[in-house]
Amino acid sequence: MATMADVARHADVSVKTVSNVLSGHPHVRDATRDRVLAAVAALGYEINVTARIFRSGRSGVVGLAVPELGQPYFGELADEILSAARSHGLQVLIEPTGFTREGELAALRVPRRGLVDGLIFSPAALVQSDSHLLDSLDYPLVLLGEQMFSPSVDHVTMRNIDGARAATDLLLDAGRRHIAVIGMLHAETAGSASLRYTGYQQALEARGIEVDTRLLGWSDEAWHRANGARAMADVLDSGVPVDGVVAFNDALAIGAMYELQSRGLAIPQDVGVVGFDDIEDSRYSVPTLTTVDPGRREIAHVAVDILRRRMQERLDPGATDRAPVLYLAGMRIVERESTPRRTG
Amino acid sequence: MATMADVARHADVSVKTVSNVLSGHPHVRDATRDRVLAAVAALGYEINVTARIFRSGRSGVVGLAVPELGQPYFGELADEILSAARSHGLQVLIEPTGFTREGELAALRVPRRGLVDGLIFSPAALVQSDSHLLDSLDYPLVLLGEQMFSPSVDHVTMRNIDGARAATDLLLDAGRRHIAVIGMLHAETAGSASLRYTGYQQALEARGIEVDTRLLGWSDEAWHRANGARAMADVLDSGVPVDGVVAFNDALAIGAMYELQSRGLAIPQDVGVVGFDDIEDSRYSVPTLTTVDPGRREIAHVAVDILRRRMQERLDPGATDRAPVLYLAGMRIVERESTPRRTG
DNA sequence: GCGACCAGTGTGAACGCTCACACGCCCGCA
DNA sequence: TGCGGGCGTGTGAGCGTTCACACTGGTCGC
Repeated sequence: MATMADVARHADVSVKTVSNVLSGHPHVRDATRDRVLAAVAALGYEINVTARIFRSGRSGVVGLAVPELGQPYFGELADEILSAARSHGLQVLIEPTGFTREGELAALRVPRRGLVDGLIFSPAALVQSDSHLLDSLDYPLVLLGEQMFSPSVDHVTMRNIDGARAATDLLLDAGRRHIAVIGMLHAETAGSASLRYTGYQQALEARGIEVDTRLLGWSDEAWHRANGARAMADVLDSGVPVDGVVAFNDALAIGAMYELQSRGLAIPQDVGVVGFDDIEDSRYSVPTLTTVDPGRREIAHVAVDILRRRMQERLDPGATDRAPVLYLAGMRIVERESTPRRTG
Repeated sequence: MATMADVARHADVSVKTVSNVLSGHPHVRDATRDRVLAAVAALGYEINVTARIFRSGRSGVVGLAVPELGQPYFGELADEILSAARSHGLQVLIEPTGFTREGELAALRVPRRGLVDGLIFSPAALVQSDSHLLDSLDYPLVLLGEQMFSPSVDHVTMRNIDGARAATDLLLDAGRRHIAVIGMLHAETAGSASLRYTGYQQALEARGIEVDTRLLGWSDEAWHRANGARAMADVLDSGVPVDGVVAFNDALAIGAMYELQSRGLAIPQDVGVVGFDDIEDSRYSVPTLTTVDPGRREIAHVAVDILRRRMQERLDPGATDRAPVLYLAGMRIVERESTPRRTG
């Protein structure tokens, strides 16, 4: 297989010039560039990526550690990150952590001296007290998700409180006053469930409405459709009137909608339903689901951008490291059929 | 940062010996190995992966080209492949092709001289006439999915015909005689839709039952829930009696179930429903969905194994390339609540 | 007791590229 | 005319590892 030296010989230039042309060095005469490219084409030369990585110390590969791709939210997030990365010529190595602590620790180890320039990490099993693990890492790292770890690490997160509050407000604006919550967790203290619940609380409080605990639908960590149906059933069975539902994710919402409809309740006429995440499913449910778009696309793009900037910083020695970023993606309600039009 | 030479000096051996120890070469005396490992620990040495890749020509990374991770089937497939690869110490670089021809062609180009040792490729946009593109590739390639391309390439596929036939038989065995099909495609000729339809046909034929075209529910390529509901509605609106449904994937089945239930039909008492793919959703739908498990897990593991074998073959020059493999994964019906018990 | 053989280790040469540096050349300005 | 500076290109030195091969010393068979 042809090497750079072969191309250089063929184009009658030095190896360095070939390298310059191929890595986009600006100061190459057009005629020279053309000669080199012609030689490349003639020999069917393709650059040896591994040699370039080895010598330059940069692989152009970033790691992505997420719990599980089978979950639509993470699958779609991965798609976004892959496309953002690709638009900058970066490849992505995905490391599923399986919701386990060991998996997440392993993902943190991978990049060391490896073929990965940086890591985008969506933690699910690490807890606050693991913060220190993130401080001593010698590679660029961007954290995704709602939990705040070490303040010395860049975070790109979503507006959980605002999102849940907006979802609740949407129903309140339409005159709904008996709004159930689907997806309450017993165990968690700082994750998305409690933050989203806080948003719900704030919305009610702002209107002087008391939280009715009978409206709280509990689930376990697996926010699946069946749990949504079950929690919805529990709430309805308590006899409390319900005219709205805020579900902590879309799968729960779809399950809740099933339960409501199987009891003859009309959506949105009798009960309005709002989900969270804006996964593809919510566009295809019946009725289609109003949901909170947490800015997944934005999160992906910003995370990749921040990571790129950090990767850049470690290259030019002049650049002083900027302070850690805490970026909150723009949240947005996507109104579909499952909620009534606002009445003001 | 420490290099192998530092370790060698510290352990008082040659660089080669350190290399031997670190790459698991068997002929190293225990005492020597211990000394080397002690030196490694003392210096906090970690091997430079990129140098190793460069020199050895192997990266330990395999590519995975799938249309889209956001689709549960592919997300779950990717999880399986990642875990299979990881159990052999391989990393996976995912290349989403976005259901486009260009995306798929790009994915085929990536591994050339790159940091990927081989490719697992699930084509969705390439057609039969693109076969020749796959013949001239100079890296190990395993194709996934139902379509047969070049006979010179390894394929790991699912039993589409058998699966659909078994799904249909399940309903026939329970005495159902008016079985609708959800997911018929106008455009396609050799893909999973037509193969699955063939299975349906065969099952009816074996019992001497004519296909009633009013029972065929048409969709576009996007096998989403809403299309399932729509196709189901079309069939029901035609006035034909229906006591069973074979849907070409689980999302379609869930949509169909919604439509049936909203018309007051009980599942499985009035209508039995079978899906295809066994995605996580089918375990959480209401009722839970009987479906065809196409052997996704097996497909993933076998694909990785075949790829590893091919990667091995190109290393030891002695090995003659084995003939291309066509592997059909074991298909299996997963009976859940949406189908009646067989009456024999 | 001699050579064949093999485990165990060392030597030196790549692998193909990028990087720091050097050098010539041309342009513009004094 | 002289000179500085930047553009365009070349030179040579590695980057850290693995690989082919060479070597040593002991074991085994006859």
